[in-house]
Amino acid sequence: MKRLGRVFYNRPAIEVAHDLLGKYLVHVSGGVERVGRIVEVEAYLGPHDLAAHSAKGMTPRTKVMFGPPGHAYVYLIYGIYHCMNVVTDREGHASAVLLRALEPVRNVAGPTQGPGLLCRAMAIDRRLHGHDLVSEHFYIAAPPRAEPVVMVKRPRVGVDYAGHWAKRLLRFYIRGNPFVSKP
DNA sequence: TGCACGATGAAC
DNA sequence: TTCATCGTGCAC
Repeated sequence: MKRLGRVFYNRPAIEVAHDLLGKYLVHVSGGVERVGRIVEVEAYLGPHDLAAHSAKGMTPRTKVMFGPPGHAYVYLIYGIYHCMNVVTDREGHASAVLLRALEPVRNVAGPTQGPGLLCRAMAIDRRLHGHDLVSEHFYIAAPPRAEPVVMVKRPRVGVDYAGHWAKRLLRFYIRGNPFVSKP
């Protein structure tokens, strides 16, 4: 498996989101290598995108989004679940792609349909916030055999507060995949 | 220092 | 539709 390099992430969030479908998320911890195939994502375009956390400006939490591409933006939601994003585009653009669902490949226990469940199953938490994905132990890789995917575009989930931005088709998933969170 | 709320998920 | 549960951001 070939780990994705910086150039993969150094592009507009929508492009990266499209290309992440079918890629493998890898997390090695406690001597266990967990691998899941990315089947659902959402793009957050930057401070002008009112659904993006970076729309509130740079804060201690969102600082990573304003940094260089290829880093993990992990945060706690509702005090219970974690959500994982990949920072995209050039430094300062503050855009990212939220990973919403995985298809288990190796050592993935429990449901993975949804951003919170995905992180639980992959043992991802705040300790990985800011982690460089172009490194060992926690990264994204091209699968051994890339299978053709048909992409579906839908509005993002849970961002009704974002006005017209809530209507944009920035949620992408693999058509027909049974691990998508809300087909 | 206090407080309202969230890129969720599960129960009722 | 309600609730669990807590860090974050902003008001005071």
